[in-house]
Amino acid sequence: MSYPHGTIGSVRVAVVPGPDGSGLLCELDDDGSGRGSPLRADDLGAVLAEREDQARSSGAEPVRWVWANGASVYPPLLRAGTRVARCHDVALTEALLCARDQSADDRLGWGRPDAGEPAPDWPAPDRAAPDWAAPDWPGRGASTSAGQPALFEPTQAGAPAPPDPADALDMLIHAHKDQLARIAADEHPARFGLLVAAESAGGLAAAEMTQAGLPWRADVHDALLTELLGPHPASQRRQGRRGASQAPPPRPARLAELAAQISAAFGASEPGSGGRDGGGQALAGQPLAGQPLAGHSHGSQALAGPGASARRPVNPDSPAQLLRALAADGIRLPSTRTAVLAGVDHPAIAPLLEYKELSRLYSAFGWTWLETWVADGRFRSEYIVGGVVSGRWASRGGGALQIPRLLRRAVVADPGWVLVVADAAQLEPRVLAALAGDHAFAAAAAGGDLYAELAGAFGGDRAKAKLATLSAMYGGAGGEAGQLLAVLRQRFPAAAGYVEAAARAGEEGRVVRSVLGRTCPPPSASWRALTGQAGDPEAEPDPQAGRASRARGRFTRNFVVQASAADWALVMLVSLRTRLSRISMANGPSSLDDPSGLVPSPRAPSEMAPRLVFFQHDEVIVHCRAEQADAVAATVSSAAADATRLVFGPTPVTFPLNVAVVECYADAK
DNA sequence: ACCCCCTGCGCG
DNA sequence: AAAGCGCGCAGGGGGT
Repeated sequence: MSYPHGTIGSVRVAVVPGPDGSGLLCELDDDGSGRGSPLRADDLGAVLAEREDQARSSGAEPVRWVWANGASVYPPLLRAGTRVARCHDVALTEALLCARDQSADDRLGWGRPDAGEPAPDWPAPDRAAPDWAAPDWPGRGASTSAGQPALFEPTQAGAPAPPDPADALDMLIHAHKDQLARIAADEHPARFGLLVAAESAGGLAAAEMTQAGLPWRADVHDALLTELLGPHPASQRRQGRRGASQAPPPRPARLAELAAQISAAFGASEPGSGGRDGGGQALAGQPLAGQPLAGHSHGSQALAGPGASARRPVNPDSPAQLLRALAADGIRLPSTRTAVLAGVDHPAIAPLLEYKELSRLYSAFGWTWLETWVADGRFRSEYIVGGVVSGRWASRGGGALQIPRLLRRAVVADPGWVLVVADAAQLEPRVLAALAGDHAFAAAAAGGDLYAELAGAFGGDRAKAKLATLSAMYGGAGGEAGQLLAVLRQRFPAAAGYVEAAARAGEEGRVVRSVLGRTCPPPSASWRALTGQAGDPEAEPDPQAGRASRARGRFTRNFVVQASAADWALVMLVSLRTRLSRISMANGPSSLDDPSGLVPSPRAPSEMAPRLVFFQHDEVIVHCRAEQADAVAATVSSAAADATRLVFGPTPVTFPLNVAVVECYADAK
């Protein structure tokens, strides 16, 4: 397997997969042009692995593989045992560039120092880049051609490939070359280049995390469900019902019990199968009698026996039915949200609140979820890099980023392994402090508890300091928040000014960018029409317009903070990924992985290496051998320091991590 | 039978 | 004066 060797150092090689594990490769010149003629590889994974291995053993910089869409290219390589250190993901990059370029005319100065943007007055960042982020962009002129082939659209993962891989390679090389120029033409090419590199590396991390899976103990999960809900309904019945798949499975025992109590509290009979009167009455009446009704004085008509005025049973899963039933008892509510129900005095409320909590667990993370998403002791979901406009990741399948805290009990390390759980403490307010260059605010963010440090400005009340800060970042001003916000504005004018400038930009229809240059979406056509920004001068004083305008202001206000926090977290994640791969190489394949003493081929990657297994906005989990826990914990902290330096440069603001080494996720924190 | 929107709630 | 931000997923309910 020979491959033409170019310069040692930062080399870009375009890659297009072909049929049956084959592929086409072409080394690229510094300006992105193809160098020489393409090489066809029968076993693409082997060629990539060989080249990765070469770089590792020689200490040279690894190749940056340029491919159209890592989400489709990389998983097959992973399955074949090939991991790569770095890449340029044309699809992810195109999404970043499109967001920037389609809004270029609307930006109107946000991000330029002369436009009133608060700017940090500490020294300019020193952004010595690590190897995955080497700013090897050519300093070429700008060509801002938009409109790439659909092949590279991030949403087109399954798009039909061009018939000829050679054509695909040409398109790839052209698109990449164009992207290099557009990146170089950014207002802040180094920062934007860092974002591109980090986003691309995030694509690698995402695919690797899907492959690894989150350790998940189905038996622990099942026991928890059984304890709270009763036995698994499907395993109860199962006796001969023809067409058994037709009927929905019966509610678990505890949910059925609560549903009966709720219906009974509304004076309805039980819908149960055993006949409307007999069994239903007994079932409905009995638990209610035993239910402590302390504090409920409303019960007179609600307690009317089921036989008396046989109301229809109320389905607690139906907000509409609940509202009707409550109205029939003289209680009119705007919604059936838990917060609304909590203040209501009615005998159905207590069982209803319990029902809602358990029913959510059952429907979202019950036995069906377990059977669907957990296999071989792993929960595997797909991560969507940049799936949120702010740059946060989204997930597809299993609600991976919404796992109830309760179920963290089921996330347990393998025997001999541990979970290193690390989350960034108070990330968003610290990001605001670093962004805004507010000396007083940044001084507070230099300590371990930002809100406690701010409390002095709020009469020593930490809770008030927290509420004020959150209101500034989210745009809330209800209740007490308005006053607290005024205090914050007075004591920390630059911090408040930063988010308020972002809010103003949004209200006026402009776009804003994160610290690394991720751009928020422009307003929709309907928004512009509504707010009179569409060129219609006689702006009608539509109250809708004001609301829409302020809603967008809250969005952009939050975007600058949330997206910059996502920048930091993403850089932290990919730095951690790189550092972990070094640990696994240093510590030893020979000592840990390979009792035979043979150097393992990159195609048979270490089973013992630390693995990133979870990433949730500001939190990561690494699954590693117990004896590596200390090294991994230190590595996470180093990665956080990398992120702070690369994203914000020198800053007094600290970004502390809570790091826990545990066997069970629930024991972290 | 299928699709779409709404409500509600889990996470950050 | 009033308004907090971003997602994914399940179930209900109406429409086709």
